[in-house]
Amino acid sequence: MGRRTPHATLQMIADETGVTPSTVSRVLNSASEASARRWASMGTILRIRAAAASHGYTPNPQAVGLRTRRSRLIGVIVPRLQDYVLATIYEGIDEAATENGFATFVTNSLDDPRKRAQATETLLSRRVEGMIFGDAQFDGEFLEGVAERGTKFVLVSRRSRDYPSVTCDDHLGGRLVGEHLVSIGRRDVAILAGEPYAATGLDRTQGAVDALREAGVDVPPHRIVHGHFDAQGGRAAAERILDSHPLPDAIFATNDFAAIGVMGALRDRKLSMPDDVALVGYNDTALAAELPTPLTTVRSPMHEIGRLGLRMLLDLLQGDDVEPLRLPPTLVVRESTVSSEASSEASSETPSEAARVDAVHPGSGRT
Amino acid sequence: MGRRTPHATLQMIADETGVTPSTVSRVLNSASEASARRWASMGTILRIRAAAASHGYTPNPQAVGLRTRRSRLIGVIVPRLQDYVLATIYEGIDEAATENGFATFVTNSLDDPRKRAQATETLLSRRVEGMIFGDAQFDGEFLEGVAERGTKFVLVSRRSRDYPSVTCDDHLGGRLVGEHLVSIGRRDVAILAGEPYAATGLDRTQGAVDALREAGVDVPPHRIVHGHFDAQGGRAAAERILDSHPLPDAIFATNDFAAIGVMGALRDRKLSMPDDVALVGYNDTALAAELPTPLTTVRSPMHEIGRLGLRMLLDLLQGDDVEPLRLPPTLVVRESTVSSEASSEASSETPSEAARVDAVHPGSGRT
DNA sequence: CAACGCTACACAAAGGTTTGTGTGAATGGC
DNA sequence: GCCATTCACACAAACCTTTGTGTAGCGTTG
Repeated sequence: MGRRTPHATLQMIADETGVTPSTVSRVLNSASEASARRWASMGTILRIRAAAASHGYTPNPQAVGLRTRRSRLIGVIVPRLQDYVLATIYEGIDEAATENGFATFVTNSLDDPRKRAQATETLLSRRVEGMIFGDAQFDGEFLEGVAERGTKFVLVSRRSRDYPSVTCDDHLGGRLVGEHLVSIGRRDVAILAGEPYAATGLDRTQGAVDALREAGVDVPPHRIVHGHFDAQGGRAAAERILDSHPLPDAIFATNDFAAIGVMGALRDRKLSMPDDVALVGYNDTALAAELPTPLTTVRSPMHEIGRLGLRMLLDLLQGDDVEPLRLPPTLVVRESTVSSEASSEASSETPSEAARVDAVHPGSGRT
Repeated sequence: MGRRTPHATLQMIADETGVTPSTVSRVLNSASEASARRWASMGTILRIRAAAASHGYTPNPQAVGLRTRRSRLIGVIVPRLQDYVLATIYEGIDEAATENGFATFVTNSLDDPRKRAQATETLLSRRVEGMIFGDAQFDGEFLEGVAERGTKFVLVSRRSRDYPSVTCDDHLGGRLVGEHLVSIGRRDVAILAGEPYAATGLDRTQGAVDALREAGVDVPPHRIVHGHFDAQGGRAAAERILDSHPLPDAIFATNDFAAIGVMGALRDRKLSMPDDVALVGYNDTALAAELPTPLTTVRSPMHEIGRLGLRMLLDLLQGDDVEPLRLPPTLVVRESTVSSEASSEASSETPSEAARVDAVHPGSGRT
């Protein structure tokens, strides 16, 4: 209990129980009592366990790693942890890693190729067993190099080529938005497509465009503008759109934070929501439901993406083959597209939120 | 270059250059050429370096750790990485750690004592050299146990007792808010004080109360309400406040996200900002300036807190004594307290933001 | 020219595990 | 009462570094 010695070792426990470190190791590493009996008598087992417990023994991971050549370490690179979406995905990764006896290192790349490469080197030099990238560029060649070196990795959030990845089905998410906008009678939709190198924004945009086209609504190129996935980027992009005329009657910001920026731009111009312009975000961030005007958005399973990403990497490390995974999103309708009075049919999502329109439209099942 | 063998070792380089691993080690570990000459001839040095470079040699950290008994690993525990503030602080920590050749493990505790204890054990079993806690409970006894075991640690964001910590001077931050509210004529201030166990919210609240009292404005206990530091918590707390009458003419939410929740509650009740109620947040989150109504808030040096927290831990590990550090905050005035027309005197913060009132009032220097 | 001091290395141990193999003693079969 | 198992361990090597100490060969000095 009240130990202040650095750490107990097998040798210490061996001395104390009168056996050799190897026996201690085998006993302590046996999952069941039955399997431990292969290596020691019942009495010895009990004594070893008692001694280990009293010292709070925990194997030295560096020694274990040296011997077994496994570090139980995973490297994670994200564009930026400040970003709620990536932070949530990382939480899922870390949670699953801990459950499986792994630990993770996480760093920002800021979507900068140099930083990304540098961080990868640093992590590899730390002997991580595999990598998770949350910052894949849609058409970048960086990952090719990583793969060639034999490093196992999976992508989360953004997909790229056919590399193993866990993402939201962003194309479907975009479709849901397109269908919703059509259903509320919008015919002139502008889209904030996010960074041009991120599959997330590109797929969401394409999904919306496809759904709108099927409904006879065309989205001309000048209605699609790129920008950063944050409030400032959203505001800037929205200002470019709102300076054109005629004004669109709907804006799909492919990210909730960008949508918040759009709200600011709308207010500056005294445009009302949803009457003048309907606004849709993406990700159903914790903020979306609590904004002054609650935001219609697409819920993506961020936490689950992280968890499954780690599981997929573990499968990969084990030698299994894996298939890219796309999890279905859900549309969450709120007042930024349907004003509370107008929507009598919308069922409330949870009893506690009965005051607001919060209707969930599940993905239609297709992928 | 095109290697796919796991990793080069000293032995491989030694074989290749015809010396022993020990010589390779000494040469490679010598910072300067001059000091390397202590161990080998110039020719040997060059051959060793060339071989190491061609193999992309990087020392095995587990072997190094085993031998030197230093892991160059730091454990970080935060309430929740999803929280923008803690994510930003962690970015600072990780940045400084990388610069100093350390790597960090970070986990959420969700402010749950059991998770905190568990996470600490896990990190210690990973042989971290020190810990950084971002989730200290103001009057908790958990840290006492950690200190007794001889584990070095520093606190960030929240302080507790006299443990080494790097925080924002939250009391001063609260004062700035109190003084500002008085200066715009508000006399009935409600405060969302956040979690009752977090020094951050407590200090901010106390600072505001002190400044207001000095100006002759009393803040009665029922005007101070606790709740979670997020939008939902802010909305809930605001609703409690706004159900009372008379209504306050100002609300100080000790966190920007809570302030966003307050905005929703205000809108629900058709209350205007800043006319009916002036609203102030805390932290100057990236969102604050971009909200439909830009938020007056207190800028805290989150990134710097992280960086300095890590440096302080390094000092501690080196055996130095350290003093708790409180970094000064700055008030940022925006339209949630001063409408754009009303403020002709307010100077704009940056040229690019000239459209909005963005006046910065530096901390008055006192601590 | 003997003694000495460098130079440029080599040797060996240690750090804590895991794991393949070896072994004396007790047990069982006949 | 003898041989073959089985039990309950011990022994030793290997994983990769770092670091204290040893040493052969050479040049210098007086």
